[in-house]
Amino acid sequence: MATGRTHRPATRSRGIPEATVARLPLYLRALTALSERSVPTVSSEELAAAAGVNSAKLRKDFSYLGSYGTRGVGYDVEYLVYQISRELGLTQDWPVVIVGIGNLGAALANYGGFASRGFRVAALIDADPAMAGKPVAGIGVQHTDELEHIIESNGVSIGVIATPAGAAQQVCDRLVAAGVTSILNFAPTVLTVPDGVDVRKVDLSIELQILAFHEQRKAGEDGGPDGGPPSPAARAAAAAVTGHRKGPDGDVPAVMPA
Amino acid sequence: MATGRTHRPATRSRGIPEATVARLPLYLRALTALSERSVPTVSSEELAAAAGVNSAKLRKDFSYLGSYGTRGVGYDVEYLVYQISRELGLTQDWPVVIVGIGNLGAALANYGGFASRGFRVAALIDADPAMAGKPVAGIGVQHTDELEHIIESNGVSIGVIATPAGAAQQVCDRLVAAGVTSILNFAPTVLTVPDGVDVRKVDLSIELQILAFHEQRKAGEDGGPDGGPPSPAARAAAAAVTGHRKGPDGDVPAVMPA
DNA sequence: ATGTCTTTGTGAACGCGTGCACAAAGATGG
DNA sequence: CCATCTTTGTGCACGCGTTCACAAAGACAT
Repeated sequence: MATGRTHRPATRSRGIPEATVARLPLYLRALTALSERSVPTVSSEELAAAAGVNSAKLRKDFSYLGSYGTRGVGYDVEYLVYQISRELGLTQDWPVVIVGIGNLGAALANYGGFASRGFRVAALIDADPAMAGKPVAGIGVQHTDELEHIIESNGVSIGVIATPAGAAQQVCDRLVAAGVTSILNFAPTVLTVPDGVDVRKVDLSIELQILAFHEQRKAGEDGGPDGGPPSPAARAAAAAVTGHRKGPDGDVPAVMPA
Repeated sequence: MATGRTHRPATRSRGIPEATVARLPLYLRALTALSERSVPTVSSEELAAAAGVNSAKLRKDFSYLGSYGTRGVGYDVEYLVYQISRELGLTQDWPVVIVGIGNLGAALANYGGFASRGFRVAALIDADPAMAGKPVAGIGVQHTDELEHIIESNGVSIGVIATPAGAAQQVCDRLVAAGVTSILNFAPTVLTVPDGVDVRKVDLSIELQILAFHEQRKAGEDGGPDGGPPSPAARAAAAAVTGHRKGPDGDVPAVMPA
């Protein structure tokens, strides 16, 4: 999981647990696939398998939305697609701005899944004047100076930050001040936001490190230095390690300076 | 969160809770920043603030690693950087392959944070023969035919999938068969893997949908159709909604066909 | 050496999320 | 109309994760 909710003690919005909300998009995707294959109904067992979850969990998740199933039959695919879409707020259009059009920002702008679910890229914003006007994914890049104007005139409430880490907080502050209340952060930094603003982060580096941890475990303890209590001598080695790391990249660049 | 662990009932590896493991990279980043500013020690309160977590949680997290702090003083920054790095397995080099060099794959290949933490891009792999040999981020793209050979000869155990959704499972199977035991999946699909293989997924679309849910809630119930029990009439509208969606993009393309 | 002050490490309580297991509900066939 | 069979919806128990609150530990000054 690359993600992770940020802040906010797992508030239960309208009785729907946060964990359930996080799974709804998964169900929706599986249901959409079924819908395209013109499958009329699906059982909790089948749908759960398609979404990669436990069937009991799925049923409980759906129970928070209401009783949309028919016992002995299953769930009406089309109907469920509509209900989940509505619950997630996907029946309306969400204008989104992407700030920081480097490699990653450009990739996001080209992302097909963006438009497919009610999300519309309203603008691409970058701090580099040389980028201004350049078309990326068919949309002209605009300069950061325009940020507030763009947000307000388009009624944007969701912002995507794909800038280098150093610029992220500053961009975040401007987005929030301009009226953005939901932020998807790709920069490797902890963003500080006022109450009422949601931040979700996607951090490639963190995901890899988590995988590395499990990978190391799988490889067995044999390769490691010592499995017991850490030797005091290790303290000396510490300086050397970080000394090496003090090189040019200190976690700073997200993907490419915008 | 883009993230999300997949499968596996939160196994507690070596007594370290999964939730703690997921936060270690966060602490490590904050500590590295402190290290670069030559800060010798840090209190749990300060570090927690920098990492965006509760100080009690941080202390408990560290307690799983051992007693590395000094009461009345705090934690030795360099020492802690070393300990966490070691715990996460970052003191060794992890060769990684990226499969699917579209927009996203290229962005990942250029990602600076990759190399900075012991991860080394061993190879870029793409199914498009026209891509073969083309340098991306200074590395020549190799054809999918070479996949097994690359994995085995480089001892790769971590693979990154950035292909379209349709190709993901197939690529995954080949990676696993070749010896990869940890996968970071960017394709919007549920991957099925044998036991012993870890999968973490990063799904932009899901993150946005979660944000949209909260955004809708913040906007208030007033804008919605009806807050009460769903009208049976809605069932009729359902067909129309999914009918529209049945267009060209059905969630399929990740970022760009490789 | 002794007292004070800071900060860690952790026992305990609480709440959320998960999974089991089953009763209720409805479809289906005779 | 009744019996049977399938599948939902959920009460309940359990375990993980979070947070509080405080005792233990060490630094530091006198």
